[in-house]
Amino acid sequence: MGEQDDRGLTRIQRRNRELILEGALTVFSNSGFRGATIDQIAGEAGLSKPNVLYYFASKDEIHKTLLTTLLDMWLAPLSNIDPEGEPLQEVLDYVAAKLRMSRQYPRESRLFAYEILRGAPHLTEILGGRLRGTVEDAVAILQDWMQSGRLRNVEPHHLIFSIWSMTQHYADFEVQVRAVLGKGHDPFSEAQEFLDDLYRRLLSP
Amino acid sequence: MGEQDDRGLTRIQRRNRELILEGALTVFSNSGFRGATIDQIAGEAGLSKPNVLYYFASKDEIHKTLLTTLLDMWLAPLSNIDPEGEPLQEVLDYVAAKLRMSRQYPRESRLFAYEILRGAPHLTEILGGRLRGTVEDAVAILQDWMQSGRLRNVEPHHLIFSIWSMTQHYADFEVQVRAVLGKGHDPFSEAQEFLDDLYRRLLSP
DNA sequence: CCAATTATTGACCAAAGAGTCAGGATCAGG
DNA sequence: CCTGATCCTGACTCTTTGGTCAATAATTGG
Repeated sequence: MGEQDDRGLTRIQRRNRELILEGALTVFSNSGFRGATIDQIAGEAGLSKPNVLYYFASKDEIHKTLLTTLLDMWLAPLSNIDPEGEPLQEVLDYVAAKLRMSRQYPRESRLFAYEILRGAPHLTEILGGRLRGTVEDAVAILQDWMQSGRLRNVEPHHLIFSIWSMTQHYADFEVQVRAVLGKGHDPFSEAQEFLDDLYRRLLSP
Repeated sequence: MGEQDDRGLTRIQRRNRELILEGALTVFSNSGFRGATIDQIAGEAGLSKPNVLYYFASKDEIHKTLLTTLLDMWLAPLSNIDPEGEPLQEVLDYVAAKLRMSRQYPRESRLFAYEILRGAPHLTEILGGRLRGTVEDAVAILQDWMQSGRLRNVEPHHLIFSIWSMTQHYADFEVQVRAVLGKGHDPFSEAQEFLDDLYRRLLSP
């Protein structure tokens, strides 16, 4: 996980804050904010409850720290779309990157899913601010590609929503996906194939 | 909402159970199971907490009743796919129906989203049972259409997942969608257009 | 090796929240 | 208008849980 403002933190502080955030990610992503208890987080981190509260003032602060710390990493792929790249391939790469993240970081996906479901009390400024900005940048690139006829014309915001929803679906609703598919399936690699085909069809000019 | 086993219930019982379930739907869909309190539900229903517990033995029972009561309604559109219909149109109708439900019943959508995120403790049997069965029926129809060349060949399970995820996204993550789009948008009608185009492209033989 | 700082914890506290219950209010049928 | 059944609630209990704190243990730098 990506803490880097180690300014003035002791070795122990760095290690324990990391342990706590790591444990909290597991607990919050399983139970949501209200469902999680500091005791569970402490247990997951291998620390005592008062010790957890020695490093973070409150449950809320742990949660907020997690969200803001992870948001950059979560949004990174969207900023990686290269305006100079081959349009279709850039989009397909983005889709693949998002799907890989759902497979590799399902806890992060669920953490954000819970938060947004709740109405995103800890993210409201960010949603209308940084997130929106990042999306607009990507939208501008997409629009440019579409206007120059190198990508088929579709509404770019909803294109992005579709990518988010379909890729994250495999992390957030994994229980359902697996239950419906039954055994002997690899949801993620099947999804990769499906999505590649889908966006190729949708976006080929 | 759809309670129908009114057998032997007095008028008052019917009315109050309905009030409670209605209030509980609002509260659970906003806060999730753990975040919801019986007091909030009582408040929403205009009843006292003990009175709520006079009609339902526990918070858990309210929740379980809600889920099982609403599941049928939620799944209905999938069973409405007509094997005799025009394949592409049938799928497009299903997509439209699901999107309409997201717009009209966002609370239901979020209720299920929360439950599945949690790992679906109240739905496990159903997921692998009734839901899976319903999906398999639809899959069979789709496969038939695809084999006879009336619909383009894609993996039908993932086709269904894609419909679920994209349509429910607009209900479950509405905060995010609105924040990203900004004012002056009608997410749902834009989505309708986008999805119609998408599935037409994907599935036209 | 010795302070001073940092880290840790057992034992608390207070609030919230699920669920109970005895008794009072209301209502429906006669 | 009476009575038994249904309905409702104030006041309660018990558990969980977020958070505090004083005392103890480790660590670190001089």
